[in-house]
Amino acid sequence: MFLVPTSAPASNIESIALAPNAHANFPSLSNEAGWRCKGDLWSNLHDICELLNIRFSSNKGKEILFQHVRYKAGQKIHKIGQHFENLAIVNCGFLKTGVIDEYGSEQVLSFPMKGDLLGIDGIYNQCHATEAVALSDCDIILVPYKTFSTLGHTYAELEQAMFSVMSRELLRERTMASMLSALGAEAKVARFLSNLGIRFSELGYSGKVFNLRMTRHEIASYLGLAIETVSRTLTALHELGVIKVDQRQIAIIDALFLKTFRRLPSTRSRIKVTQMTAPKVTRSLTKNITQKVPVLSAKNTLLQQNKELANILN
Amino acid sequence: MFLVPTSAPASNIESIALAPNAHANFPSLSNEAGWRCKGDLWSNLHDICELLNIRFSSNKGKEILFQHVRYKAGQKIHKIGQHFENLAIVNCGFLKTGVIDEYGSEQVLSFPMKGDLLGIDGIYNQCHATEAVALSDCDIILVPYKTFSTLGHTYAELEQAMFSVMSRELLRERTMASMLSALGAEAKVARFLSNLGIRFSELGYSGKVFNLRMTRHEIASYLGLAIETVSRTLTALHELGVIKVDQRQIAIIDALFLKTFRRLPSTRSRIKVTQMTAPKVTRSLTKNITQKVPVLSAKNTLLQQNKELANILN
DNA sequence: CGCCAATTTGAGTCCCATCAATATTTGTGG
DNA sequence: CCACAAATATTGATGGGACTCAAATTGGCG
Repeated sequence: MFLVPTSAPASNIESIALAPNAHANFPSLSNEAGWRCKGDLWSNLHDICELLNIRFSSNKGKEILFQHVRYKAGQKIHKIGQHFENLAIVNCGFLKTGVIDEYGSEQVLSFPMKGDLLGIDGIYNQCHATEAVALSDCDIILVPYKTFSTLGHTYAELEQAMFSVMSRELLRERTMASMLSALGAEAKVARFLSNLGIRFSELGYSGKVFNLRMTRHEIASYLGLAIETVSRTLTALHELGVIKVDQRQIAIIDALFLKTFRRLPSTRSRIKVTQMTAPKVTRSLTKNITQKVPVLSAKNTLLQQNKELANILN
Repeated sequence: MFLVPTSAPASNIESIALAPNAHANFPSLSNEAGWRCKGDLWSNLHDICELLNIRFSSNKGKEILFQHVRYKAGQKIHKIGQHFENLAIVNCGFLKTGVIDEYGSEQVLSFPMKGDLLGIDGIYNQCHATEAVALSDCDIILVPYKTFSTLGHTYAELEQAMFSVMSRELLRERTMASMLSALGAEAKVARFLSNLGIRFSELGYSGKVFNLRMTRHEIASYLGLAIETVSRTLTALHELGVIKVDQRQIAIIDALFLKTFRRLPSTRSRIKVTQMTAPKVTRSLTKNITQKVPVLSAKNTLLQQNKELANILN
């Protein structure tokens, strides 16, 4: 239902308007077999900044145009090792990024969606370190890195904004790493759903009811779990009453629980607070959470605690 | 022995030379109690680029100076929530970065050392999301973000280079996340040591014999393991003969093993190769590794495999 | 309908966290 | 310098959470 934005009617006009300063020999995007429909849309700098949630007051940006490209589900935006030429901004659709290890196993690293920036990892080394695959039909805006670079030191604000976007991306990765190493399986899945809901609502979709665009397998890879564990945990959360699951349809019932639940970290992982760390003003919210978070004994599984939790939550 | 670079003699000269375009009101770095010795050194743009491994051919950079600041082991370069004003480049010394959760537990995210850039996560939101703590006495170069920003669109190359550095940082995080979710405890520790060795040798130190600057606790937090597991794994690797461990002294015997060892990932995590992924030219090295990697049965622990492995390795 | 992929569910096993105890090192003050 | 305390590491025993193997079920699609 909700998550696939109705894409604008696709007419296959191939005449693409390009600003004079756009990279001349427009990148051949892929040597991969298969048909691809070049989008009929173009965006100017203002559109892009809006998409990225960047404030850009200058009004010179109207003349600088960027090409849209359509990808069908399953197609790759870029592959590992491919020469890096473009950054890409997701206009609509859902993707995954990941790496492939020596055994052919895929390791999913992120699920980009509208407004996300793809290809940052290619700047270093001029070569993509990850691959990006469309999970649904996608509309992607290409930003030739050369163009991007030129614009950066023409419009100071823009440059600043790009640093900000990269910083945000870095933050996400860190949050992810933190989650991966500190939380148990149940909490991982819970936060995964919570984060999805939040991102969806930021995009204007429903954050309470949505479809998963990715397989259980991809979720498992992303969270560092076995596929069976993901499945079991989903049903457990369902039976707990905090979500509803029907195949890939998800309905979030208790968002707070999903966001705050974590397994009990024993005193073991507590590192002595170093020296002169004044208590400082911990955010008021933090304090509340500390007391309200439903902390489950590590000795029980979610399923066994239905009643126990029902008491806590009601 | 090796890892603590002999710091230049510290004279407390407070007269800091500043370029005219450097930020006027120089940032008050910390409201934290304790004594801090302002460094007597300053670096120009060229020094910094060299430190960051950036090629910067322009010769205008000599006049732009950046302040050095000394931190003693245990001091914090910045705290979580602190207003973001400076990026910081590690000139010498060893640090850790991390976040503190609701329970006061620290989650270690990285171990920056010479040449690394600190504070990127603060660009977004103008506020530090992580804290950075000196593990040893450190010499840090402050780069006021405002100055940095100004320089960026003055020197095009420099801007490019900064994007590159941020891209590299992002790559590291991704590699980390990938490792955290895909590897077992033994492989985590092995790769941790391997990565340390590689970074040390890149810095000109010995990559084979070095001191750990961090506690087992911090390693455990970084790798998402229990401290006991780290300890046990170290002794296991020691008894395997691939490393030597004596407290925080590490000697790497079999670097290849450390780098390539991983637990057997079952078919479970194998995702069907999507569509038209031509076999492509996999790097020759990859193929070799695929066959040479010592893959251990998941059913045994390192300790139990001494002989078995000895056979494989010899 | 029949095939294949995705998902669910069950049973068994193992890796790793946990608890506990000891050893070693570091730091501090007398 | 030594003694005492606190932090840091090591080692063992144990249990549980998540992986593994296996089979059943569902859903998609030609």
